[in-house]
Amino acid sequence: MGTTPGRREEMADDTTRKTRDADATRARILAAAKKEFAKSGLGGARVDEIADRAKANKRMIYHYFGNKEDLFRIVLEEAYTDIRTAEQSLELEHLPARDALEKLIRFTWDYYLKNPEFITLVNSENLHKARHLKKSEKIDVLFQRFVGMVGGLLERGVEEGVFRPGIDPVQLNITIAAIGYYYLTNRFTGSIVFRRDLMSAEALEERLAFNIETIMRLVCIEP
Amino acid sequence: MGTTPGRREEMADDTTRKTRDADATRARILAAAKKEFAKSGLGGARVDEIADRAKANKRMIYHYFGNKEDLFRIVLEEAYTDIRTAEQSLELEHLPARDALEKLIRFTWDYYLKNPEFITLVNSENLHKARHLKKSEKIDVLFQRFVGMVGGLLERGVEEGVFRPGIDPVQLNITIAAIGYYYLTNRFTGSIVFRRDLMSAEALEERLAFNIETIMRLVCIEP
DNA sequence: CAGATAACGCACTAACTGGTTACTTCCTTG
DNA sequence: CAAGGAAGTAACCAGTTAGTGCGTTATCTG
Repeated sequence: MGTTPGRREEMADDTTRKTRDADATRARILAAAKKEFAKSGLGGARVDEIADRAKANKRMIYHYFGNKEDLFRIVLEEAYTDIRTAEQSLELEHLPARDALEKLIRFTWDYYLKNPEFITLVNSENLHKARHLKKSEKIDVLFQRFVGMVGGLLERGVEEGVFRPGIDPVQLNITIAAIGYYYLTNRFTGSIVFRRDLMSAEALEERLAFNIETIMRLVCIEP
Repeated sequence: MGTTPGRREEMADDTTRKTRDADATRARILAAAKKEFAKSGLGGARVDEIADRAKANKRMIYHYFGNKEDLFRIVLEEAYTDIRTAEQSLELEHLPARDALEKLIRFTWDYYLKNPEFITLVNSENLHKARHLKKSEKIDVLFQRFVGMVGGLLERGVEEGVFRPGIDPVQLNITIAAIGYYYLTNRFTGSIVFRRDLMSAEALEERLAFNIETIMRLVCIEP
């Protein structure tokens, strides 16, 4: 989107950023918005705060994105595109079904762990009954391909004789996401009510192992 | 909490509510706050809206609860107390371990389904890094008992020869909650990206069955 | 019935918030 | 190099928001 013809300096240091650069400003706003929305939700996020974080003038936000809600929608679309793109580069097709499934579980977990904003954005969108996602088109294709991939993986596993037949790929997808997502999104209340640090290195490792076991027992014939 | 001595009318119709009743007003505010916080989150919730919903003067909110954040904390404490209390009345001790486990899974699912505010409140609290729950004392006991219950159930199942040994009750708790909670909290975005109505009667039934299968395969020796 | 106490309501404010107006500065292109 | 358009800015606005000061009215107690 928006490729401004010429650009000159690439100072590697943004203290000396004085030249005008529409793309860069737009990108900084988007990154700042992602952080702010993730931190405070759509309702709690402040447009002024986004402008400050982005080191851009507030007017620029309205110039590039129209309004707060549209900005949120675009941030959300970007987040979904990111995770699905990363997923595609896993190339699970070239692995034995069991290994591919485990790789998918690990990937999902690692992605949530390294991109905590993703979870918060999705939560915020669901609080608003997905009214922004409804307006988005580009999402559809992304997910069709994803469900297809997991469906193919399941079929392949059945052919290989290692997976149980008849498992719904959508239910499996949801479950793989759920056991990681829930643990991480509720890590704050969880750490209090269960009286243990859910985010220590050991705890995280333990949880990932538990998740793999959960899914393997669900899907495989011989766990 | 504040038992006002005498009360007179119990008109069953609140159009003619003119008499003063501190407890009733307090309760109405609390109920209204629960709805509003659940609907819009802590940041998005409006104190004026809560007052309107409760048919109480805004001044009363500050009189009884101090400020918005404290009100939120009390709403949250109430929500946690509710679910854990309901859980205790399940009396799982009197059932064979397998049946007890299935009953717990069903209960968790049904509770989330019938009390969607619970999920939204917990999400909101986690967005704020559980800073309200940290201030709360009464929560601790509640959960200790709960984890103990599931731990006991697991031990019993091992003795009965139906459960695998060595399962961490906390991980199991989290997993049982996760597979229901995630599905329901993300039902809006989920219905879009998976192109199916996740909330239809059949879909809900199917999901519950899938969840039971998931946990049984995880815990039982012979699924 | 008198006086105290607590419930309740109105009207206000200081700070904030999303969004805009009107303007300046820079860069590209004919 | 002139000029037009795009990038960028500061000050501002109208509506909103959490929180209060203070007066009124009902209810309980002695």
